[in-house]
Amino acid sequence: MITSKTKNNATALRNIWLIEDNAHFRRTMQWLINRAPGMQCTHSFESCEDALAKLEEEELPEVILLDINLPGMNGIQGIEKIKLISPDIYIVILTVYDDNDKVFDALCAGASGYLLKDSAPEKIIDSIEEALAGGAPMSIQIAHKVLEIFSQLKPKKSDYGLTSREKELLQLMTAGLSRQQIADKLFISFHTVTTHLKNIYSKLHVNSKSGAISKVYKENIL
Amino acid sequence: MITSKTKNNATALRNIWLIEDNAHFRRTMQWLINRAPGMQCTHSFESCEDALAKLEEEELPEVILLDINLPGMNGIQGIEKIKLISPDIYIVILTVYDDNDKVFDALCAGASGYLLKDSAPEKIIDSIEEALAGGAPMSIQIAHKVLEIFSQLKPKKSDYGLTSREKELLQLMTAGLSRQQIADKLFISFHTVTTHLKNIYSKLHVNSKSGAISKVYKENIL
DNA sequence: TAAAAAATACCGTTATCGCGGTATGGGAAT
DNA sequence: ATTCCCATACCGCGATAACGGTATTTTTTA
Repeated sequence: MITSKTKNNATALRNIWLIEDNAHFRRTMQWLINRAPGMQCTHSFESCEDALAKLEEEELPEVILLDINLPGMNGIQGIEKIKLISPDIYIVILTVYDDNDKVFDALCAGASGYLLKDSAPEKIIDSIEEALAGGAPMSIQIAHKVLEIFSQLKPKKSDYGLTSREKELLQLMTAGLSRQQIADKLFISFHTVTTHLKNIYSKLHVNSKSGAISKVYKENIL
Repeated sequence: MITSKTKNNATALRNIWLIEDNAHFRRTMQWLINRAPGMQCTHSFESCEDALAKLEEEELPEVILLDINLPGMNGIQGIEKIKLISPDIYIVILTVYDDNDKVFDALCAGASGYLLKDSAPEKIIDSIEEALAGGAPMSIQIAHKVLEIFSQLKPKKSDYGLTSREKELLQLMTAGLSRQQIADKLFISFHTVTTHLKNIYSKLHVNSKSGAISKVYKENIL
């Protein structure tokens, strides 16, 4: 600790790591980061495996810039491994791939950001800072894809003509309550619950609690 | 068209609308936008209803800044209505609410961005530009929530130590089959199915088919 | 205001489920 | 080799669910 303090004047330099198999791009990025005020690229690696080995033995970086197409383990798998060792590291993807699946998988796996390699150098530096601040830096094309993913996420509400009361019953059903429990909760008779369920089943074209609950989840009813 | 060109010199002023019920905040925002180079706030409204009426009759804005808590129709519902009339308008939410549900619902409904009202004025103007460029401007807290939503989206496969046979049974269960039907399908005895279900319930800590199915979907088992 | 729809309530029969057991053969782990 | 786990099978009891009715009240809509 003391040595690092004496080595350079800044006490608050943020550690950035780089995982990138293209040697030229790696060196360019390293130079770029070290040139940026307040940050330093302490290590760079050609593969996730190398980086993971280093992670176990020494002080951790705050941000890792991570390529996707790598020899051995790919970047997406890498995210999971890294997060397993140290969940607090911010991982920003830096790649040429902009297809929906990669974006989706990377963000699901725990990436904090997703940049394309054609980003302007300042944009990359800004993005590291944004990641450090807890944000989600993304290239504009990627941000657009994220919006697309969201709008695909919640499609129809095919509610099969269920009344609001019936939906209420359904909700309690999915919580695992029995008819009697539902009746108690809603202050109605057991028989009323039975009748409602009958109607619900007929509207959903199922003939059991299990069928109804499955349908609710599969088709996003409620 | 001609009049608008003669009225002001700039031919490429971007039209921004504002839907916001707080009169003071509305005026401040309007002033802020009109002061920004390249954009003008041509209309502002207190409710979605008012804005929707105007949308039908005259030239469209490129971006709408939209509050969520509004008299009458709320902002989320408003998004859907607006997109129905003109899907190309970029809608940026500007609100004080930062809960997961609102963020999720807004983005699913088609919002292009989500800002908190405590954002710096320059950040708001930048965000409008980012929206116009096809991006997804968000306050840093919101970006963080988006990441959270993603990581919840495809999380664990906490399989509770289910055996592969048990998973098979579970799958058939979620299709709504009864014990006898499952038995027939798998060419095993009714009693065997019963035993499996017993074990599944105990592993999942539930005590009914309904509970098991709900758990399967909620926690992404299978 | 009349008609329609939704929510409420009840009954009886039969089927299915949940839970307490016990038990056995086969395979994997140690 | 022996223990442990998995998949298999069986039993009985009481609870719950499903299905077929009928019917009243409240709310909504035409």
